[in-house]
Amino acid sequence: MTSALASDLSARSPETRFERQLAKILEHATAVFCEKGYENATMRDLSRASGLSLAGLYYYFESKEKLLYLIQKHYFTTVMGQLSERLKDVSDPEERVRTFIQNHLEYFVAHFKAYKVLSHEDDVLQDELGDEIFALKREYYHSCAGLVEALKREKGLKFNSRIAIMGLFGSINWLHTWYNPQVDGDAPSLARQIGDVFLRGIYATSART
Amino acid sequence: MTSALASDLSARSPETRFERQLAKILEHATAVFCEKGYENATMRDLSRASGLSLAGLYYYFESKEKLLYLIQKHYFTTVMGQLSERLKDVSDPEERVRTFIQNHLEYFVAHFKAYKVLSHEDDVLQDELGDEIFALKREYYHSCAGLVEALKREKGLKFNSRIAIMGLFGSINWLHTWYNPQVDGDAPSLARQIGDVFLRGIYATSART
DNA sequence: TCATACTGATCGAACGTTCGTTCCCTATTT
DNA sequence: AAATAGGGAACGAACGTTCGATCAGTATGA
Repeated sequence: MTSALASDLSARSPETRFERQLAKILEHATAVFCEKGYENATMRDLSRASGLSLAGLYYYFESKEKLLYLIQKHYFTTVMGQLSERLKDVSDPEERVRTFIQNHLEYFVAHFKAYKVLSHEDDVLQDELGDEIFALKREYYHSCAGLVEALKREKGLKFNSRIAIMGLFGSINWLHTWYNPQVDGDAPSLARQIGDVFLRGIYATSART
Repeated sequence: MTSALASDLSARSPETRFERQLAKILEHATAVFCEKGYENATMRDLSRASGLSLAGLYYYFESKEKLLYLIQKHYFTTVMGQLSERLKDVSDPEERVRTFIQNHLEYFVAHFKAYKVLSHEDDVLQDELGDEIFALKREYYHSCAGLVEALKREKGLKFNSRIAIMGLFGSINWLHTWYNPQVDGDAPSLARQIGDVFLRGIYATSART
């Protein structure tokens, strides 16, 4: 049960004490938001979970909303960065789509609490903060769409891209409601099976409007 | 923009005034919960939307939680009843799976606000109320699983049923985040395309654990 | 027929609680 | 000594809910 944020942000030494402590707070907050939901989680819950006083928390961020923003931004940015890294080594279009699926599943199975927060607290953030997170999500969607379009072009397939891709996103984003590692196996196995259904599905379909 | 609940419960004459008024309140509440989310929607919002005073609302139900329960129970029960009706006329296993998908999409495109409330306010209800809704959801899942298993048996297919079915549920439950009737077409067209991908997907896959 | 009694439906006003946030003060570190 | 980090106590606002009162109907009894 090692901490993702802590290992990302606090385990390495050159970081400041402030950043390390903030990372710990964000990690605890992620767990609380996951368990109770953003709206139902109170600042007093976060205080208890992080071992800081209520007032002490506000030394690290300016509002509960901003805290959620920091969490969402961190995980979205990280999973996208990891995807870019992985895609560097893959050139086959089908394999690139599989890499997307596998990266998504591996990352979010490894950070399952954060994954639930990102999925469930999808439209809580408003205004500038919300816009910024929305832009990240759109970028992530488009990176997937680009991979599918490339495959479609290479194989000369005909299908409605938007519906197919949204269907795929549905499959991999719905995981948080049912996934149980002991029943459903690890992330690579899951990614292969979901990838199989999706790829066979689009290979064989024909276009209609 | 005719009202589902009102046409279900209040348009016909033999119903009592109480039931008609409750149905209207439930319908307004569904719209408010859809727009603001259950936690963020206040009893004062519901009062404003339904044109009743805050206190007047409590003549019709005993708590905000119970109100959400009434909404969820109504829509789950109705979609399941409609599915049973439709399946009576269909015997071919593949066509029965397609009927499930089409029924689900048609019903929830027609009751889109309710659909968003059911999908998003998934785990809000607790204790007895939550158990009852959970049982309905499980029944709905099993009715789909039965159809897929029958098809699998008939065609001698090999794939992990749980993962395939959950993938399908993901595809059709994620709709609420992206579906736009003017871009994505009507429910039958959508159902056919999603059904195509899913069915071709499971026809061609082979089993592995 | 007309006063009386009762019911269903609705209201304004308030209740106690909990929320996110802030003020001001004290430790701790540098 | 100055800057950084944290805490105790309280704030106003908003929440879900409840209370007692009201008012339009309707049935009853003389």
